[in-house]
Amino acid sequence: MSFVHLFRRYLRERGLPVTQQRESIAEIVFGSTGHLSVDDIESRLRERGDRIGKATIYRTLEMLVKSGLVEEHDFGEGFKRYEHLFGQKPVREHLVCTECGKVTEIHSSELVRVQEDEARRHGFQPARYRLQIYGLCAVCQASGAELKWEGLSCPIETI
Amino acid sequence: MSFVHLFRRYLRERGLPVTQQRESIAEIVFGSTGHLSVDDIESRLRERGDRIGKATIYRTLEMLVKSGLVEEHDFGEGFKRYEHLFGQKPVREHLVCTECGKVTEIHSSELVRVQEDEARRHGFQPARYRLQIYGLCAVCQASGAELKWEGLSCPIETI
DNA sequence: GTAATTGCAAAGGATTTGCAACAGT
DNA sequence: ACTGTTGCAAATCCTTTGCAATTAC
Repeated sequence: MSFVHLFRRYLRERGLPVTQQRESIAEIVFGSTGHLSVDDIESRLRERGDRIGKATIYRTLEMLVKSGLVEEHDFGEGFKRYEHLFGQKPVREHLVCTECGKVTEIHSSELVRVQEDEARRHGFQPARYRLQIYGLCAVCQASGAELKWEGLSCPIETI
Repeated sequence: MSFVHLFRRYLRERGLPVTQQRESIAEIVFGSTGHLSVDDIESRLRERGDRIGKATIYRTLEMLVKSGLVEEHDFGEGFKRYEHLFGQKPVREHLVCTECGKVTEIHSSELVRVQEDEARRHGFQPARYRLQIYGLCAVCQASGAELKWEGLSCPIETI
């Protein structure tokens, strides 16, 4: 798990202790592929036999995010989710189903290019991207679900 | 302010009372261009002489979002921001400066097209988009600020 | 009149912080 | 030894909820 090693290096470079808790948390985060909540991380630590306080998990995640090795997400659930960037591009594209809440991660090099062009056109130096597309996943379309525009049909078109 | 009228219509269509509070809140939201927090809305109401409880503001914003006339944003500040969609496309593209926190809204029809193609390629029916590009704005670049990768240069490139 | 809303205060949930005991260098 | 971390509990922040009084229809 080369990413745990990078985190260790990050800590040593600024003279911060490499504690057992930090290693355990890093192993869970870098060893998982999905979008982890703090509760997810806590229960996976429990399963392994580690018993680490929530405050420590929050504090370690803050460092992981600052290190640039982990990214914080907010899908509007009322809490944050975390995901390591192991072997990933600094672009995150998500399809969020407004019916079942499923999140699908996609990648498109064309989108990367267009986004970069657009940022630079505004004199902006881009570093990371985050794209969320809200709508209906294939499964929910098939089961006859409708887009959650409770409004007057789609008001945006009518203005 | 034709949008307040649309909200009124939305309420009437489902037999909900059009109260003074709801009208005041709608006037503030549709009369502002930026990304408003609940506190922003509360203080603007105060300035006007309206004294409306926070609970009512939250409840009204929930309806405005459900109506599709207003969109909820989360820029990771720990609270939500709201923005009306008056005359806007269902695409929101933001340049977020990691140095000064400034948020610039941009529009690109090419991005719209590419995003739609990408969603449909995954069998997804897109409704709304949200794109955030994090980086340095022109002003912060000029003043010599550096990208907030506290990590080992940019770790993402190095993997 | 009836049904829904308001506003306050209390509750709720996620995150943070203070501090004494403890672990890493 | 010294500095920084841990873990608990309390505190904090945003948001939601319960309920009696009030308002829209």
